[in-house]
Amino acid sequence: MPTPPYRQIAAELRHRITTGELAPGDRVPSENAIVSEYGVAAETARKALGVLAAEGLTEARRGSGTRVRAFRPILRRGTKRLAQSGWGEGRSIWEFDLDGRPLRADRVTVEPDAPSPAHVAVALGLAVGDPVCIRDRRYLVDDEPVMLATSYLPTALVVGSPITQPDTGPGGTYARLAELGCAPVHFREVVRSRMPLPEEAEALALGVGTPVVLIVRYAYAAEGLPVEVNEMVLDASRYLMEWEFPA
Amino acid sequence: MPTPPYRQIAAELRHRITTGELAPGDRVPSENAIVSEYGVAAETARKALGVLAAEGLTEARRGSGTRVRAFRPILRRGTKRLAQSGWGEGRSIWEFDLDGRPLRADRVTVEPDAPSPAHVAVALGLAVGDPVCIRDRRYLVDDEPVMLATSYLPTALVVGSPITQPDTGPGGTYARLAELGCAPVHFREVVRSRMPLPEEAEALALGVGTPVVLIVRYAYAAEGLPVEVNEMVLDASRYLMEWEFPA
DNA sequence: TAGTGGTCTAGACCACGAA
DNA sequence: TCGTGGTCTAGACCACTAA
Repeated sequence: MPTPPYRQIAAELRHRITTGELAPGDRVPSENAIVSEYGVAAETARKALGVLAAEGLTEARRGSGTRVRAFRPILRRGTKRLAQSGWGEGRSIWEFDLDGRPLRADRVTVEPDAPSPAHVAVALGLAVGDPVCIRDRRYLVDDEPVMLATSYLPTALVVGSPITQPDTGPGGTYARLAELGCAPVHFREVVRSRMPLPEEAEALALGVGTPVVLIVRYAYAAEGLPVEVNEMVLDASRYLMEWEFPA
Repeated sequence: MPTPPYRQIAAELRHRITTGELAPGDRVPSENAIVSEYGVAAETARKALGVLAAEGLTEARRGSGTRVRAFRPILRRGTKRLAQSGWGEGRSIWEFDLDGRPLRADRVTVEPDAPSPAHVAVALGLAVGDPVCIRDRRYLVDDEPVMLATSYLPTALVVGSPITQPDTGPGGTYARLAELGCAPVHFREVVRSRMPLPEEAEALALGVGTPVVLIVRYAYAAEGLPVEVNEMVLDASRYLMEWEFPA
């Protein structure tokens, strides 16, 4: 079982990328170039390039060409409050953009009184179908979509507050929850990663070979009362996530 | 620009998977079945199935068939110490196996006195090339590989201790660091996700369409002294990660 | 308009698994 | 042995981009 040609070609090109011979933005050999250089059929050349694309290393554009992709993430700090200096903050093995640029919200929809899905009801301590307020939006940085988010809050808790409006006002949802006497005091974030569904790929304008990171944040008020479930879908090629905690 | 046939076929099959009509473990229509059912060429049928595989929804095995994949993660608690009851622990929108099964180490190698790579040197507050102890291993659950890990510790700190041996003894590296007067008191974890490199896919026996999660853990002793950098590579289809923190 | 990537076909041969 | 997925070819047509 020798390595098939398309994998050998992919390996050669990958080597040129990982060693930096082909830098981000550089054009990778075209299908035609591979056909003539390696003496293979067009479909075989395509398949070789397809391997790199599926690995997230390259991005093809019809009419233009195939280019090496860059990883230019923004930093998401999970535990902002603990991030005092002294812990080598900012020192990472990866380069990242400072999170100075604002997240702009987009496609904001609010359903103040929707039946709770089963998995949300359990997390919020409700019965399945109990009313919840569902806040849906997309976040953009430099007009490029980077994250989708869907929040669920008990309708019984937030009815009548700006939380049921598209604009929650200064300080956002958590400030309003505090005014309602339910300020979050504890957070739990559960994270996984997978390849995107077509809708997610479309909404985030993901290139092929780009996974998404799913973060589900559970916010608790005093006495362990759950007040919010926030399901986030992040473009994995745009995010670096950080959590800090004591031993 | 109508949707090409192979995408339409993929969408139909995907729908049957996401609705549960095709459950994890079930066989998906074979290439031949798709050819005769949709009246397309074999390569087109292959491409349709390839879409689902790239999305991580299915897994093909030569001679056998293509089956729907399952997501059976194990839970990794980042902040174990904070995990007191009352915060709805264990209540997640995803099912997961309890982390009662032990992680077994595999392919353990130790280099007690290696030159530090640039990115590690910066994080550890060393000069590039200063000696570090590099501990490399693979972790398995039920004899299946789930994570790769590479630790870097300053050689000047750990020379002569069991940390430079394959077996670090009871309590592991952190217990030994404590005995050296450098007990970690603070952790920082930086996370990203991407598609695996071929070596990673091989070492973790990853199916196509399976991303990896990269966690870099920085451990600090008192006064912010960095004592360890641990680069982990997790099979995204086997892990759920959790972090908890106060507001 | 020339070059690029995207889709599709019809046919071939191979490697592997299960019956 | 037969059905499965994996690879490859030679050729065709299309859609898009840039010069």
